[in-house]
Amino acid sequence: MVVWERPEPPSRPALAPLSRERIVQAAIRLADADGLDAVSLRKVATALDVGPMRLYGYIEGKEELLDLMVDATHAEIRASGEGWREVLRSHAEAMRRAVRRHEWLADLLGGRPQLGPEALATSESVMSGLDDIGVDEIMPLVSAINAYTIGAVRREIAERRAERATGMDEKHWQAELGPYLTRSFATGKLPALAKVVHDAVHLDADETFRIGLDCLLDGIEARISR
Amino acid sequence: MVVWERPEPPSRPALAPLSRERIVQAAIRLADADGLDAVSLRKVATALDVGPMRLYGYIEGKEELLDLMVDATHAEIRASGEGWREVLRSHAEAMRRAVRRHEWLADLLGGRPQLGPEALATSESVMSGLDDIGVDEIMPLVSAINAYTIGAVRREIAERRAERATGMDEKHWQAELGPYLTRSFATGKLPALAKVVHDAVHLDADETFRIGLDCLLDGIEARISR
DNA sequence: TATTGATCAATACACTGTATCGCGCGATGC
DNA sequence: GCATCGCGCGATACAGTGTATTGATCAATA
Repeated sequence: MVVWERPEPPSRPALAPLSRERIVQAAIRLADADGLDAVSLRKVATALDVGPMRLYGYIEGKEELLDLMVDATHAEIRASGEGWREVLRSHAEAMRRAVRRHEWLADLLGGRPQLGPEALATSESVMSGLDDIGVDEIMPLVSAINAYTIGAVRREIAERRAERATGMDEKHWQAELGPYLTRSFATGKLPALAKVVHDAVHLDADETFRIGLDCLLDGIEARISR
Repeated sequence: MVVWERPEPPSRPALAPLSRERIVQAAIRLADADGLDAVSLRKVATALDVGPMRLYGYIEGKEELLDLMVDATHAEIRASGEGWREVLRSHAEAMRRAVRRHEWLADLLGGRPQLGPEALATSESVMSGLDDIGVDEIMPLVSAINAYTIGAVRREIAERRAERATGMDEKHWQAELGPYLTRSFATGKLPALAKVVHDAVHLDADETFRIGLDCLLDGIEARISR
């Protein structure tokens, strides 16, 4: 075809200039939609209409991208309220909300030290509400709240994923895992576990989370008012 | 070279027959030595003098291998002692010890529901020591201990890795992260955080873990004796 | 003994993160 | 205004991943 009648390439919408911000947002969108496995430098790049190598001008590697993603979501995690108890509780709940919005966070949180600006701001929002705790006590107690929350949401998300995976084809649960557990219990070697599973009421995720958090906060209260 | 004078292939040492057990042990050795990234089906296979596809006769994919690895290490996690408090504490500490032996566990624990035989046995060892807690309270409280422990060791390992990474070339910390944090604090936007970091005593990992665990156990005590 | 069936190794494929290389374009010096 | 330089960017390349498929080999069976 001659040039004259060959159509020009479809005018791309100006291809907004790249930025760390845009890269991270694209990565987060991918992760929100299809999980962490769906985040590859190539997919992020194509989502931005760009070659993969282009990203290396903004980040040094994939690890850095993941760090940036985590830090970005820390913007959604802020403590609020009056008094140490409300502050710690609101922090834990904000964290849980963020993870429920971005399930992939469960795989990343706690995985490496968070020192980005938003993560620091999150810490500040916690620390600044804890004047009523002795300065030497603050760190271990905040660490405890963080540890509990991260562990709790991790398990929560893990269960949610498992349910989703076997809920789509519920056969799998009913045809394999259910009977497997039944057989395991039938051996009689797990009496205490079987008793709990059968006899105890099954609490939902909200209650389970709240109970553990209340216990931890009560223990903290006992410690700082000692 | 003619067949007659061509040497026979070196008689391999009988090539012990494969088994799920041997595969998992090989994978764990790799992970212990070089981290989870070093565990690829190909590397596991070559460690066993075997082609990669051979493994698929014993496992359905890599995910299953990881599940088996986690379950195998659960054999090292057993609760002991008398009374709910000792049982829960020993469980948490056994878990922590196991993770410190197998750092890669920090990346896997809590990541998906554990229903393998060893994991169930671990649960049984906990549940069977909790007769003094009402059956309906057991699950959420054990979940809380698990959540705290998983979150705590995760952060602990993360810090250890970070220290190791920047300790080998300590320059990086002293040349980049240190000054970066100093500058962050110098902005004056993180007064509470800066105060804690500067003024508070720095506890070691053991103490930090114990304090949080004690708080949680105290809170549990208050709850079940209510 | 011939055929079938299972077993297992090799090949192949799509995909990953990243190093390298060379082109083309924009800014700079005359 | 023009030539040159430098450098950012895109394409290519490579080693590695998990896994589907294929093809051969060998044992058991008809």
